[in-house]
Amino acid sequence: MHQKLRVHLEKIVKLEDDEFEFIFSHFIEKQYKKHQFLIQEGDPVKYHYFIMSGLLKLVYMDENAREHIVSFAMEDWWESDFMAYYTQSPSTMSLICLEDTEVLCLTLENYRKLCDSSPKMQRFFLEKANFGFLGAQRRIISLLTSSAKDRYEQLLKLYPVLMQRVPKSQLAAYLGVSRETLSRF
Amino acid sequence: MHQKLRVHLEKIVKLEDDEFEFIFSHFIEKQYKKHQFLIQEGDPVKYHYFIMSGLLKLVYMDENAREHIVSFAMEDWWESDFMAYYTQSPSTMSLICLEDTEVLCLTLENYRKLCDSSPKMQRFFLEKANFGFLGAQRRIISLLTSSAKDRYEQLLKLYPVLMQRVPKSQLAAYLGVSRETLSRF
DNA sequence: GCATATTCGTGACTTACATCACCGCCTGAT
DNA sequence: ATCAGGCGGTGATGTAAGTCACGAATATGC
Repeated sequence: MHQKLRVHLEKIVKLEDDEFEFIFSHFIEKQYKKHQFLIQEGDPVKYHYFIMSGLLKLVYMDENAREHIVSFAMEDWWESDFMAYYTQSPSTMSLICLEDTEVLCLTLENYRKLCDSSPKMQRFFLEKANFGFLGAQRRIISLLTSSAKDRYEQLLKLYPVLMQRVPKSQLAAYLGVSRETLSRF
Repeated sequence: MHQKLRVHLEKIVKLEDDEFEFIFSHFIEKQYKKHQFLIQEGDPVKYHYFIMSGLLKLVYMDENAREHIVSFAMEDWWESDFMAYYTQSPSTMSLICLEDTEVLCLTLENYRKLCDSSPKMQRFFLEKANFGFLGAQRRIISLLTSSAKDRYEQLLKLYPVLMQRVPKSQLAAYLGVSRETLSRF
């Protein structure tokens, strides 16, 4: 079961058995059922999550109680309300299960400990942060340059698997169009 | 002159004189005039830039030759086509002066050297990457939830100074609306 | 196995924004 | 002093997408 995390880390940094055991000891394991909340808007955010199995959505509610999906997260992804986590402020988003999900949880304290005690992990998190930024920038460009229909088609090409696991109403909330418009594409 | 970078770094990590001299030796200094290109779309990207003075725009051109502004960058900011820089692939964006600009340039090789030889710098870059990601995520939420008018008003509140230095046509290209619509707000 | 959500599609109407065309006002180069 | 180019405003019109309303098909809990 540990293997998932190890394989994931080793895509970026090679580890000895004892190094990995040390790293792994900083995480705790949790399970959630579909519809459960890992993060509830307004509450403090205890953990950064590594997802071993399942599927989550990170959701932002606007003043009109309309739900916007900031990102989906599935196996092998990291997810949290990172702003709230990193600055230890109340969350502005919710993290919700779309399927039953197993995660490894990392407190900010342990995140810091890992960075300080393991250059490899700091390196790993730097790499992750950089690619996270690049992904977000790609999405901004997509939102600026493409019509809703084009964005939908880009998404289908980029994550065909995901599209089959997620109801279209949820895709619409991710793309920033209404459910009705999406169903007319 | 070096002081700008030092003050900037010390907001996150404290440095001794000799540490800073070592770090500073990895940069080279350049000056550009208004309208000049620091990065030309399609070319390789040599540097990550720390901006000491002036103002830049990072621009993406779509298939219809319409210009979209991915970000503005002014004093004390870092900017580049980070994707192209980090993966050493041809740039998909251009970086262009809106004002005369002085920068410090960091090659990827020196970026890696700094990360490897100075835990403080790796720490600094991790912090920067995290906050860069958060900023991008905020912008995605803004694009998903707000009308063009609201986004314009958010922008005025968030960067009032910047708004006075940038022509409205450029603001429109940043917000993702037409120049005409913006002028009707 | 039935009742109740959830999901998806579609028609009719409204609205925000794009587009095109044209205007006057600066500013800076010659 | 003049003239070109950048900048910003505005009217008329087109269009993509939102909104509201309804119905059918599928999934889910008791």
